[in-house]
Amino acid sequence: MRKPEQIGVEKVGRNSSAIVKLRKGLWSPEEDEKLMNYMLRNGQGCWTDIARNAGLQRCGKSCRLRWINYLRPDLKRGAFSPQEEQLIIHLHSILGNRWSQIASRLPGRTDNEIKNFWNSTIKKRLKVNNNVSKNSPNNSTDKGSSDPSRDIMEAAMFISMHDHDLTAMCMESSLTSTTTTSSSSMHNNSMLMRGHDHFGLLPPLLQNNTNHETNGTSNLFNVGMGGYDDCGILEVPYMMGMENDNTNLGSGVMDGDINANPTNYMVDKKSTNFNHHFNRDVDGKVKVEEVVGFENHWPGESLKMGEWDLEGLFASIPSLPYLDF
DNA sequence: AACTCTAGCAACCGCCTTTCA
DNA sequence: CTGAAAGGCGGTTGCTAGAGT
Repeated sequence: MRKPEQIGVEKVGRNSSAIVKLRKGLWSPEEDEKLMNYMLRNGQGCWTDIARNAGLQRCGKSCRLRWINYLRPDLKRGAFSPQEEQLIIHLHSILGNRWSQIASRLPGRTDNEIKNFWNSTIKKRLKVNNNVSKNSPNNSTDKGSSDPSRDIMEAAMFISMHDHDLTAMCMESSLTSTTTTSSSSMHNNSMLMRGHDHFGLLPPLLQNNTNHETNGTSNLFNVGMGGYDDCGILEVPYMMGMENDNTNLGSGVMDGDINANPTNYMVDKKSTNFNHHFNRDVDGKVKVEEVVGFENHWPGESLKMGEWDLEGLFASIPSLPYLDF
Protein backbone atom coordinates (compact mmCIF):
# COMPACT_ATOMS: atom_id res chain seq x y z
CA MET A 1 0.00 0.00 0.00
CA ARG A 2 1.18 3.47 -0.72
CA LYS A 3 1.10 6.51 1.42
CA PRO A 4 -2.17 8.18 0.55
CA GLU A 5 -1.18 11.81 0.50
CA GLN A 6 1.58 12.04 -2.05
CA ILE A 7 1.16 14.93 -4.43
CA GLY A 8 2.59 15.05 -7.93
CA VAL A 9 2.36 17.54 -10.75
CA GLU A 10 1.17 16.80 -14.24
CA LYS A 11 0.11 18.51 -17.42
CA VAL A 12 -3.41 17.53 -18.35
CA GLY A 13 -4.73 16.98 -21.86
CA ARG A 14 -3.10 17.01 -25.28
CA ASN A 15 -3.54 20.70 -25.76
CA SER A 16 -3.67 21.74 -22.21
CA SER A 17 -0.98 23.69 -20.55
CA ALA A 18 -2.80 23.43 -17.27
CA ILE A 19 -0.68 22.13 -14.45
CA VAL A 20 -2.58 20.35 -11.76
CA LYS A 21 -1.53 18.85 -8.50
CA LEU A 22 -2.10 15.14 -8.58
CA ARG A 23 -2.52 12.74 -5.77
CA LYS A 24 -0.59 9.52 -5.57
CA GLY A 25 -0.81 6.52 -3.34
CA LEU A 26 -3.78 4.75 -1.94
CA TRP A 27 -7.22 5.59 -3.20
CA SER A 28 -9.69 6.86 -0.66
CA PRO A 29 -13.26 5.56 -0.63
CA GLU A 30 -14.41 8.97 -1.82
CA GLU A 31 -12.14 8.82 -4.83
CA ASP A 32 -13.32 5.33 -5.60
CA GLU A 33 -16.90 6.47 -5.42
CA LYS A 34 -16.26 9.41 -7.72
CA LEU A 35 -14.56 7.28 -10.31
CA MET A 36 -17.09 4.50 -10.05
CA ASN A 37 -20.03 6.86 -10.43
CA TYR A 38 -18.45 8.63 -13.34
CA MET A 39 -17.61 5.42 -15.15
CA LEU A 40 -21.06 3.97 -14.65
CA ARG A 41 -22.68 7.13 -15.91
CA ASN A 42 -20.37 7.93 -18.81
CA GLY A 43 -18.48 4.81 -19.67
CA GLN A 44 -14.89 4.56 -20.71
CA GLY A 45 -13.21 7.34 -22.63
CA CYS A 46 -10.06 9.40 -22.46
CA TRP A 47 -8.65 8.67 -19.06
CA THR A 48 -7.24 12.12 -18.59
CA ASP A 49 -10.69 13.56 -19.21
CA ILE A 50 -12.23 11.02 -16.92
CA ALA A 51 -9.87 11.97 -14.15
CA ARG A 52 -10.66 15.64 -14.61
CA ASN A 53 -14.39 15.34 -15.16
CA ALA A 54 -14.87 13.01 -12.26
CA GLY A 55 -13.26 15.60 -10.04
CA LEU A 56 -10.27 13.45 -9.22
CA GLN A 57 -6.83 14.82 -8.61
CA ARG A 58 -5.33 11.78 -10.20
CA CYS A 59 -3.57 11.18 -13.46
CA GLY A 60 -5.42 9.30 -16.14
CA LYS A 61 -3.14 6.35 -15.80
CA SER A 62 -3.86 6.04 -12.16
CA CYS A 63 -7.62 6.14 -12.80
CA ARG A 64 -7.34 3.55 -15.51
CA LEU A 65 -5.39 1.26 -13.24
CA ARG A 66 -7.80 1.72 -10.37
CA TRP A 67 -10.76 0.99 -12.58
CA ILE A 68 -9.24 -2.03 -14.27
CA ASN A 69 -7.75 -3.59 -11.18
CA TYR A 70 -10.27 -2.74 -8.55
CA LEU A 71 -13.48 -0.96 -9.46
CA ARG A 72 -14.66 -2.75 -12.57
CA PRO A 73 -18.01 -4.36 -11.76
CA ASP A 74 -17.19 -7.61 -13.50
CA LEU A 75 -14.18 -8.28 -11.34
CA LYS A 76 -14.09 -11.49 -9.45
CA ARG A 77 -12.58 -11.13 -6.01
CA GLY A 78 -11.16 -13.75 -3.77
CA ALA A 79 -8.78 -16.62 -4.04
CA PHE A 80 -7.95 -18.33 -7.27
CA SER A 81 -9.74 -21.60 -7.85
CA PRO A 82 -7.68 -24.69 -8.64
CA GLN A 83 -8.92 -24.51 -12.22
CA GLU A 84 -7.81 -20.92 -12.52
CA GLU A 85 -4.50 -21.82 -10.96
CA GLN A 86 -3.93 -24.56 -13.48
CA LEU A 87 -4.93 -22.42 -16.36
CA ILE A 88 -2.54 -19.70 -15.29
CA ILE A 89 0.27 -22.18 -15.20
CA HIS A 90 -0.69 -23.58 -18.56
CA LEU A 91 -0.90 -20.21 -20.15
CA HIS A 92 2.29 -19.03 -18.56
CA SER A 93 4.06 -22.03 -19.98
CA ILE A 94 3.25 -20.77 -23.47
CA LEU A 95 2.98 -17.06 -23.08
CA GLY A 96 5.54 -16.34 -20.46
CA ASN A 97 5.01 -13.16 -18.53
CA ARG A 98 2.37 -11.79 -20.85
CA TRP A 99 0.01 -11.18 -18.02
CA SER A 100 -2.55 -9.28 -19.98
CA GLN A 101 -2.82 -12.14 -22.46
CA ILE A 102 -3.21 -14.58 -19.62
CA ALA A 103 -5.74 -12.37 -17.90
CA SER A 104 -7.81 -12.15 -21.04
CA ARG A 105 -8.39 -15.88 -20.68
CA LEU A 106 -9.56 -15.62 -17.11
CA PRO A 107 -12.78 -13.64 -16.90
CA GLY A 108 -12.93 -11.37 -13.90
CA ARG A 109 -9.23 -11.53 -13.21
CA THR A 110 -6.75 -8.77 -13.88
CA ASP A 111 -3.25 -9.00 -15.18
CA ASN A 112 -2.01 -7.42 -11.99
CA GLU A 113 -3.79 -9.99 -9.87
CA ILE A 114 -2.42 -12.86 -11.89
CA LYS A 115 1.05 -11.39 -11.89
CA ASN A 116 0.95 -11.01 -8.13
CA PHE A 117 -0.38 -14.50 -7.72
CA TRP A 118 2.34 -15.91 -9.89
CA ASN A 119 5.13 -14.02 -8.22
CA SER A 120 4.01 -14.59 -4.68
CA THR A 121 2.54 -18.07 -4.74
CA ILE A 122 3.45 -20.15 -7.72
CA LYS A 123 7.05 -19.10 -8.05
CA LYS A 124 7.62 -19.85 -4.43
CA ARG A 125 6.01 -23.23 -4.70
CA LEU A 126 8.28 -24.01 -7.60
CA LYS A 127 11.32 -22.98 -5.65
CA VAL A 128 10.34 -25.23 -2.79
CA ASN A 129 9.70 -28.12 -5.12
CA ASN A 130 13.04 -27.65 -6.80
CA ASN A 131 14.84 -27.68 -3.51
CA VAL A 132 13.03 -30.76 -2.42
CA SER A 133 13.85 -32.63 -5.59
CA LYS A 134 17.48 -31.51 -5.43
CA ASN A 135 17.95 -32.46 -1.82
CA SER A 136 16.09 -35.68 -1.84
CA PRO A 137 17.52 -38.45 -4.00
CA ASN A 138 14.51 -40.56 -3.16
CA ASN A 139 12.42 -38.23 -5.20
CA SER A 140 13.87 -39.59 -8.38
CA THR A 141 11.71 -42.59 -7.80
CA ASP A 142 8.83 -40.60 -6.51
CA LYS A 143 5.60 -42.25 -7.40
CA GLY A 144 3.93 -38.91 -7.72
CA SER A 145 1.47 -37.14 -5.55
CA SER A 146 -2.04 -38.30 -5.12
CA ASP A 147 -3.23 -35.19 -6.89
CA PRO A 148 -2.69 -35.44 -10.62
CA SER A 149 -3.39 -31.79 -11.19
CA ARG A 150 -0.65 -30.98 -8.79
CA ASP A 151 1.70 -33.25 -10.65
CA ILE A 152 0.92 -31.48 -13.86
CA MET A 153 1.32 -28.12 -12.28
CA GLU A 154 4.69 -29.04 -10.89
CA ALA A 155 5.72 -30.47 -14.19
CA ALA A 156 4.62 -27.39 -16.02
CA MET A 157 6.47 -25.16 -13.64
CA PHE A 158 9.56 -27.27 -13.78
CA ILE A 159 9.65 -27.29 -17.52
CA SER A 160 8.73 -23.69 -17.77
CA MET A 161 11.75 -22.83 -15.71
CA HIS A 162 14.16 -25.29 -17.19
CA ASP A 163 13.48 -25.77 -20.81
CA HIS A 164 11.41 -23.47 -22.89
CA ASP A 165 11.51 -25.95 -25.70
CA LEU A 166 9.35 -28.20 -23.67
CA THR A 167 6.92 -25.71 -22.32
CA ALA A 168 4.62 -25.87 -25.27
CA MET A 169 4.18 -29.54 -24.90
CA CYS A 170 3.71 -29.19 -21.25
CA MET A 171 0.99 -26.73 -21.97
CA GLU A 172 -0.68 -29.23 -24.20
CA SER A 173 -0.47 -31.94 -21.63
CA SER A 174 -1.73 -29.62 -19.01
CA LEU A 175 -4.67 -28.60 -21.09
CA THR A 176 -5.68 -32.17 -21.19
CA SER A 177 -5.58 -32.26 -17.49
CA THR A 178 -8.08 -29.47 -17.24
CA THR A 179 -10.69 -31.54 -18.90
CA THR A 180 -9.81 -34.83 -17.36
CA THR A 181 -9.20 -35.60 -13.78
CA SER A 182 -7.41 -38.88 -13.89
CA SER A 183 -3.82 -39.18 -14.82
CA SER A 184 -4.56 -42.24 -16.90
CA SER A 185 -6.79 -40.32 -19.22
CA MET A 186 -4.04 -37.82 -19.68
CA HIS A 187 -1.97 -40.48 -21.30
CA ASN A 188 -4.38 -40.69 -24.16
CA ASN A 189 -4.25 -37.25 -25.62
CA SER A 190 -1.29 -35.34 -24.50
CA MET A 191 1.94 -35.06 -26.29
CA LEU A 192 3.97 -34.85 -23.17
CA MET A 193 2.35 -37.75 -21.49
CA ARG A 194 2.80 -39.90 -24.51
CA GLY A 195 6.22 -38.70 -25.39
CA HIS A 196 9.53 -39.48 -23.92
CA ASP A 197 11.66 -37.34 -21.79
CA HIS A 198 14.53 -37.22 -24.17
CA PHE A 199 16.00 -34.44 -22.16
CA GLY A 200 16.03 -36.30 -18.92
CA LEU A 201 14.65 -33.12 -17.48
CA LEU A 202 11.22 -34.04 -16.38
CA PRO A 203 10.75 -34.04 -12.68
CA PRO A 204 10.07 -37.32 -11.01
CA LEU A 205 6.42 -36.58 -10.65
CA LEU A 206 6.05 -36.16 -14.33
CA GLN A 207 8.33 -38.97 -15.23
CA ASN A 208 6.04 -41.14 -13.29
CA ASN A 209 3.29 -40.23 -15.67
CA THR A 210 5.29 -40.90 -18.80
CA ASN A 211 6.71 -43.85 -20.50
CA HIS A 212 10.09 -42.47 -19.75
CA GLU A 213 13.13 -43.48 -21.67
CA THR A 214 16.18 -41.71 -22.87
CA ASN A 215 18.08 -41.75 -26.07
CA GLY A 216 20.50 -39.60 -27.95
CA THR A 217 17.98 -37.64 -29.99
CA SER A 218 16.96 -35.40 -27.23
CA ASN A 219 16.02 -32.26 -29.05
CA LEU A 220 13.36 -33.67 -31.23
CA PHE A 221 10.55 -32.34 -29.18
CA ASN A 222 11.28 -28.85 -30.30
CA VAL A 223 8.04 -28.42 -32.13
CA GLY A 224 6.47 -25.48 -30.45
CA MET A 225 2.88 -25.95 -29.60
CA GLY A 226 1.11 -29.03 -30.64
CA GLY A 227 -0.47 -32.21 -29.60
CA TYR A 228 -1.88 -35.46 -30.75
CA ASP A 229 -5.16 -35.70 -32.48
CA ASP A 230 -7.48 -38.57 -31.84
CA CYS A 231 -5.49 -40.85 -34.06
CA GLY A 232 -2.31 -40.20 -32.20
CA ILE A 233 -0.93 -38.04 -34.96
CA LEU A 234 1.10 -35.11 -33.90
CA GLU A 235 -0.66 -31.96 -34.90
CA VAL A 236 1.34 -28.78 -34.90
CA PRO A 237 -0.37 -25.49 -35.38
CA TYR A 238 1.51 -23.28 -37.74
CA MET A 239 2.90 -21.16 -35.05
CA MET A 240 -0.31 -19.68 -34.26
CA GLY A 241 -0.97 -17.46 -37.19
CA MET A 242 2.47 -16.00 -37.16
CA GLU A 243 2.39 -15.74 -40.89
CA ASN A 244 -0.17 -13.68 -42.69
CA ASP A 245 -0.47 -16.02 -45.59
CA ASN A 246 -4.07 -17.06 -45.28
CA THR A 247 -3.69 -19.86 -47.72
CA ASN A 248 -1.46 -21.58 -45.28
CA LEU A 249 -3.27 -20.95 -42.06
CA GLY A 250 -4.26 -23.94 -40.08
CA SER A 251 -2.57 -26.88 -38.59
CA GLY A 252 0.03 -29.01 -40.14
CA VAL A 253 -0.20 -32.67 -39.46
CA MET A 254 2.95 -34.58 -38.96
CA ASP A 255 2.56 -38.14 -39.98
CA GLY A 256 4.50 -40.80 -38.26
CA ASP A 257 4.96 -41.49 -34.64
CA ILE A 258 7.54 -39.28 -33.10
CA ASN A 259 7.91 -41.59 -30.21
CA ALA A 260 8.74 -44.44 -32.49
CA ASN A 261 10.77 -42.48 -34.95
CA PRO A 262 11.74 -39.01 -33.88
CA THR A 263 14.14 -38.63 -36.74
CA ASN A 264 11.32 -38.96 -39.20
CA TYR A 265 9.54 -36.29 -37.35
CA MET A 266 12.30 -33.87 -37.99
CA VAL A 267 12.26 -34.73 -41.66
CA ASP A 268 8.52 -34.32 -41.81
CA LYS A 269 8.71 -30.99 -40.11
CA LYS A 270 11.01 -29.71 -42.78
CA SER A 271 8.99 -31.22 -45.57
CA THR A 272 5.91 -29.28 -44.56
CA ASN A 273 7.79 -26.09 -45.16
CA PHE A 274 7.82 -24.86 -41.62
CA ASN A 275 10.52 -22.48 -42.50
CA HIS A 276 8.15 -20.60 -44.73
CA HIS A 277 5.24 -20.78 -42.36
CA PHE A 278 7.09 -19.78 -39.31
CA ASN A 279 9.12 -16.84 -40.18
CA ARG A 280 7.87 -15.08 -43.22
CA ASP A 281 4.91 -12.87 -43.76
CA VAL A 282 3.11 -12.20 -47.00
CA ASP A 283 5.81 -9.94 -48.26
CA GLY A 284 8.43 -12.50 -47.57
CA LYS A 285 9.89 -10.40 -44.83
CA VAL A 286 11.12 -12.15 -41.78
CA LYS A 287 8.25 -11.68 -39.42
CA VAL A 288 8.92 -13.80 -36.41
CA GLU A 289 12.01 -12.96 -34.54
CA GLU A 290 12.50 -16.04 -32.52
CA VAL A 291 10.64 -19.21 -31.90
CA VAL A 292 11.61 -20.73 -28.65
CA GLY A 293 14.04 -23.52 -29.18
CA PHE A 294 14.14 -23.56 -32.90
CA GLU A 295 17.24 -21.58 -33.32
CA ASN A 296 19.15 -24.21 -31.50
CA HIS A 297 18.45 -26.76 -34.12
CA TRP A 298 17.91 -24.88 -37.31
CA PRO A 299 20.93 -22.69 -37.52
CA GLY A 300 20.45 -19.67 -39.63
CA GLU A 301 16.78 -19.38 -39.02
CA SER A 302 16.45 -16.52 -36.71
CA LEU A 303 13.00 -16.79 -35.25
CA LYS A 304 11.80 -14.76 -32.33
CA MET A 305 8.78 -14.53 -30.15
CA GLY A 306 8.07 -10.87 -30.23
CA GLU A 307 5.64 -10.72 -33.07
CA TRP A 308 3.44 -13.72 -32.59
CA ASP A 309 -0.15 -13.21 -33.40
CA LEU A 310 -1.55 -14.57 -30.20
CA GLU A 311 -5.15 -14.48 -31.31
CA GLY A 312 -4.14 -16.56 -34.24
CA LEU A 313 -2.34 -18.81 -31.90
CA PHE A 314 -5.34 -19.38 -29.73
CA ALA A 315 -7.60 -19.74 -32.70
CA SER A 316 -5.45 -22.52 -34.00
CA ILE A 317 -5.63 -24.46 -30.76
CA PRO A 318 -9.25 -25.28 -30.25
CA SER A 319 -8.56 -27.15 -27.05
CA LEU A 320 -7.13 -24.15 -25.27
CA PRO A 321 -9.70 -23.47 -22.61
CA TYR A 322 -11.30 -20.33 -21.48
CA LEU A 323 -12.50 -20.31 -17.95
CA ASP A 324 -16.05 -19.22 -18.06
CA PHE A 325 -17.91 -18.77 -14.84
C1' DA B 1 2.62 -8.14 24.96
C1' DA B 2 6.15 -6.80 21.97
C1' DC B 3 8.83 -7.65 18.25
C1' DT B 4 10.18 -9.80 13.77
C1' DC B 5 9.24 -11.96 9.60
C1' DT B 6 6.78 -12.69 5.51
C1' DA B 7 2.87 -13.30 2.24
C1' DG B 8 -0.23 -10.75 -0.29
C1' DC B 9 -1.37 -7.13 -3.03
C1' DA B 10 -2.27 -2.16 -4.44
C1' DA B 11 -0.12 1.09 -6.87
C1' DC B 12 3.74 3.32 -9.03
C1' DC B 13 7.50 3.39 -12.54
C1' DG B 14 9.38 3.22 -16.87
C1' DC B 15 9.29 1.69 -21.35
C1' DC B 16 7.05 0.78 -25.67
C1' DT B 17 3.28 1.40 -28.94
C1' DT B 18 -0.55 3.81 -30.75
C1' DT B 19 -3.12 7.81 -31.68
C1' DC B 20 -3.80 12.38 -32.97
C1' DA B 21 -3.12 17.43 -33.69
C1' DC C 1 5.38 13.73 -41.44
C1' DT C 2 6.45 14.55 -36.78
C1' DG C 3 6.34 15.04 -32.04
C1' DA C 4 3.65 14.87 -28.00
C1' DA C 5 0.07 12.74 -25.36
C1' DA C 6 -2.38 8.74 -24.14
C1' DG C 7 -2.78 3.97 -23.57
C1' DG C 8 -1.02 -0.42 -22.36
C1' DC C 9 1.97 -3.52 -20.18
C1' DG C 10 5.48 -5.87 -17.29
C1' DG C 11 8.48 -5.06 -13.46
C1' DT C 12 9.06 -3.39 -9.01
C1' DT C 13 8.19 -1.23 -4.65
C1' DG C 14 6.58 -0.80 -0.23
C1' DC C 15 2.68 -1.07 2.98
C1' DT C 16 -0.45 -3.96 5.80
C1' DA C 17 -2.00 -7.82 8.22
C1' DG C 18 -1.26 -11.93 10.21
C1' DA C 19 1.73 -15.62 11.77
C1' DG C 20 5.59 -16.92 14.38
C1' DT C 21 8.88 -16.28 18.18
